[in-house]
Amino acid sequence: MEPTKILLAEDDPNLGMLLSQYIRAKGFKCTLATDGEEAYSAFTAGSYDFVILDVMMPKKDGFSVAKDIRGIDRETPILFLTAKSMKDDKLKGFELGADDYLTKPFSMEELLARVEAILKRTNKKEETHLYSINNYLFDFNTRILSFQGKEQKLTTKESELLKVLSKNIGKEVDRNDLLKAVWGDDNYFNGRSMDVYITKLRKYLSLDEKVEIVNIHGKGFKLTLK
Amino acid sequence: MEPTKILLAEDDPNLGMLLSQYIRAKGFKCTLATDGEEAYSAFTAGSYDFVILDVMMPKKDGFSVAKDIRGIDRETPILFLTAKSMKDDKLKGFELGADDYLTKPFSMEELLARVEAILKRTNKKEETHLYSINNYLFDFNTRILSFQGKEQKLTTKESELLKVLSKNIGKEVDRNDLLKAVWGDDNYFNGRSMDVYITKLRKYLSLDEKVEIVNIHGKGFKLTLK
DNA sequence: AAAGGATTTTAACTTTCTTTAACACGAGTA
DNA sequence: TACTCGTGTTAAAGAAAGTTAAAATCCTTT
Repeated sequence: MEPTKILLAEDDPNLGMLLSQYIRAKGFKCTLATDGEEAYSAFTAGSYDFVILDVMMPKKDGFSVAKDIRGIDRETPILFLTAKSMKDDKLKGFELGADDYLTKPFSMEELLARVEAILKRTNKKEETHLYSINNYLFDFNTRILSFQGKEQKLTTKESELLKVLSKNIGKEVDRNDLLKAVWGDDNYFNGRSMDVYITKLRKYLSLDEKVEIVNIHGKGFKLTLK
Repeated sequence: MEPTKILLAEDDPNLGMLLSQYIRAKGFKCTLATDGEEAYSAFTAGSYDFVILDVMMPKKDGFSVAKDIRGIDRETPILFLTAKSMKDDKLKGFELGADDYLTKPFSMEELLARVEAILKRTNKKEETHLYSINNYLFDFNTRILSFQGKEQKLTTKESELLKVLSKNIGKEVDRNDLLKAVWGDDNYFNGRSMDVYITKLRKYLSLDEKVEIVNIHGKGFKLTLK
């Protein structure tokens, strides 16, 4: 996969160089524009995956650059760099489709964290990761399944399987769909492996009488509440 | 439909204003509270569809606000905003009925995506598949047929067949329709298989004198109450 | 690179569910 | 009446899923 291309518009030459080099050091391609007009023409000329705009820039401020970019592109994520002094009324500018903002001063790691968070989210939409299964609570992030204070740490496969089932409480999940979602392949042997995991999940979920994984013979499984 | 009302509690004025305006820009109504006490009184005063709580707030932290809210309302979704430094053990606080949490820093888009995912998930409640057949009660979800406390667990085919018949109590169900509904195909062999299941269902339903599956020769079956 | 532990897969055996087969019977029809 | 067809019933065969333990793989640490 080719590297993500980032367009950075920042008029302060010191900060601009510093940030662009840092971004490059982290494995992205980065183009630096030093004013708003330059930023917009760079955007139209090349194809970028991400845009970082300083709000206050000569010739064309960050908001109007964003507005123009949104005129031709509704997708590419835009992140604003704002001064702390910014007034509320200016914040309304975000309504034109910004994805995030960062208040100066900020650390470079912080900037990168935001960029990566947004990229991650826009590439594949992030899902909620907390599932309530009657009296159980399942946190997909920490992979902890808890019931009245008792915690059970799940393995990767266990939690991926439980996630898909939890998303479909009361609804049948096709056996092959389940296999493709968790194993990526619905062959016979993965199926047997899944059956082993179903047994394990049932054991974990046995503390709550009302929670049950039922099998639909020849079809799939269903997580259901009495 | 009127817009979803969101209560946002965030003590950082910059972030608070920004988020609330972003939320409004996305078509929600949003009230901003700047500390925990204000958040709780706002919640009791108005009727909100969603609550977003910063965990660390002056006067009353997010957890205790959530606890108090849950004291009077078990339904309304709650989402926590947590600091990155927060340890897993602190996450235990979530068992008091949070629907999700988001770790700072996050993008605004991410916040919105979570809110929408939770709303989608909580709005559709599991439909009950409960059928009453005179003194029998049949739960299609759990596949349990009960009669005066006695429970009989049904198999997939048994329960699918009984479901169709239960939906049509007193009405004749055409043999071929029944086959297509349960087996997907009304060939001769499936028909014989169905006859075997009819026998089984009759056995299960024999505890109640008034319940009967009658055959209409050459046509189909009918579940009737005497 | 090897050890040790955790995780996942494979394997073997068991149980449950579904279909098939065989035979019985009674309703509708020639 | 007798004959056929549709259904009733039971048992056995076959297929899917449940369970447990061992083997293989993957990860982390040294």
